[in-house]
Amino acid sequence: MSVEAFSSPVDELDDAASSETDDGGLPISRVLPAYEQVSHQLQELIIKGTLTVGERLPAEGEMAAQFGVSRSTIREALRGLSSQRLVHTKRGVSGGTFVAEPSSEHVHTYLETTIGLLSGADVVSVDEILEARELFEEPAARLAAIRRSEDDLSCLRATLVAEDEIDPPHGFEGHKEFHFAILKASGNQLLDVIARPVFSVLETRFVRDRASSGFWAAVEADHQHIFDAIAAGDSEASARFMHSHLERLRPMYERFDRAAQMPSA
Amino acid sequence: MSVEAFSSPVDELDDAASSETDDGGLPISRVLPAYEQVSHQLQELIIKGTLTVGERLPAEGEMAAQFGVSRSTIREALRGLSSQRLVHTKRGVSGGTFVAEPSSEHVHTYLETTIGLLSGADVVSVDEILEARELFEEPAARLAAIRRSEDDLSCLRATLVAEDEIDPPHGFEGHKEFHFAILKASGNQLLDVIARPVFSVLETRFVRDRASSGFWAAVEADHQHIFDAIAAGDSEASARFMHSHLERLRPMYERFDRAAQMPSA
DNA sequence: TCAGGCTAAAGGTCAGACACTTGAGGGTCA
DNA sequence: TGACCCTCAAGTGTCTGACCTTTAGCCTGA
Repeated sequence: MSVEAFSSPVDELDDAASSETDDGGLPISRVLPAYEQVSHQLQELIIKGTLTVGERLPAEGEMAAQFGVSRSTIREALRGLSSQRLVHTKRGVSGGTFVAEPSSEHVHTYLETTIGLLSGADVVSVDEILEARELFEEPAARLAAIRRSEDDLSCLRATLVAEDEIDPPHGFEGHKEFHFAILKASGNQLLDVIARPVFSVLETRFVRDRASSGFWAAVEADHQHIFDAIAAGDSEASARFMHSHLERLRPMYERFDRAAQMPSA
Repeated sequence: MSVEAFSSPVDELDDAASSETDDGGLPISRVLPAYEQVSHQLQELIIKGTLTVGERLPAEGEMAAQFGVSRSTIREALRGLSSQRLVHTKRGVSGGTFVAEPSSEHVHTYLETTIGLLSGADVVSVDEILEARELFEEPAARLAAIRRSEDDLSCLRATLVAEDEIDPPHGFEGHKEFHFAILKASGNQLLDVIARPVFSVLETRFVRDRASSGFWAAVEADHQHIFDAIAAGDSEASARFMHSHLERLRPMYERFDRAAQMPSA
């Protein structure tokens, strides 16, 4: 990028100044802080592709001069962008701020946090999360049966636990890994990215290692059925077994949810 | 919260100092910048619920004293949190930094941006997005047929366009509103939150208003069928019509995708 | 040849000052 | 008495300028 890409200075006489109306109708101040304006402009450049992945932004001091603000303001803008994983920063002589490579890992982290908060604030209910999970994982199992590679199969097999070594902690980790492996085997990364955090939220918020080992044994048996169907390439059976597996799990989540809601009992 | 909740000062002699190994095996510096440590600590308090929604954090100056860092460092930490919508800030005498209420609107914005970037960087393909969309919207149509309220129905009806007023811009807006209304009528907010950005990305990246008005007329006819099925409470027909609707749209997205990939032609 | 030190560029941190925003309280005037 | 305005104080927003720390590359000397 030529450095001139963002020489637009910050507000000065902000055109759209004060006294607009919010949806509530109340007049609100519309003069955005400088750091937000800078942040928005940079974000725009990144989203539009003017700044390409891996590209280095000018040094903080240079940007400050170009935007006509102080270095602290630039830094505050960059902190916002970097917490959204749009840029990352390196120190040292070869350092600087670079446009980050989008990664599904970050999306997972963000979604897990956010869905956790939404559920904690009762914006979404456990039932909605459970339902969404079924909506995601059943098709995932169906697709996995059709598309799984040999690699996927061995990953899946590795998450199955022999009956004699079932114990709650292993059961829990195995449970998690098994479901993640299916999502991966579905061959749809977007589905994977979206469904994983939904699963994670359920596990970390409602279960952890609170279930009995008899329960985990039943879970393992379910997994084995699903695995067999996927290995056989039987998509309908995979989806069906996944469905009944999730139905078996549902009461547990709901029980822990109720328990969490009335700690008085 | 008592102000003491986060009196843990920042690193000084960071225990886990330098020379750990990344997954690549290269030694990396593990001394996190102070603003990140502060940010992490605050984030932790918010996620764990120690800081409750709407609660006011201490003034920047106070936090600086408590964490043993400067005010600028605190501000950089807060910028990160506020760009994740975990907190928001108000100026003036009654101002301060407040724990934000989680809102599905923000998730939508974030996901749209991120999925857009993932698709722009070819981390996920159009096919994957299209497939995910089918996976989300078919069940949404099915659920909508079962759960739609009278309110949902009138919202849906409002997005349908009479045949004689079809024109591309209206067609496009109507298209969008129709699909959003179905997601809402599905009664599952999590599904809504997740599926909306998937749809938005497809529209903004690949279509906008580039299709013919004859095309939009066909789209409108599809919408009418889906609407009728939902109004009749016929879940299977709803899903089936949604399926064929999406199949009709698919070649268009794929065409625009190819066109975008070889601008030489 | 290689170890070790020097250097410069860039981000990280700090202290302090001042500007701007906003709610509240008090005072003035019709 | 009531409407309006002024001022004040608390907080965030912004700037300046300095110094620290990290890091890669270069240079020097054994």
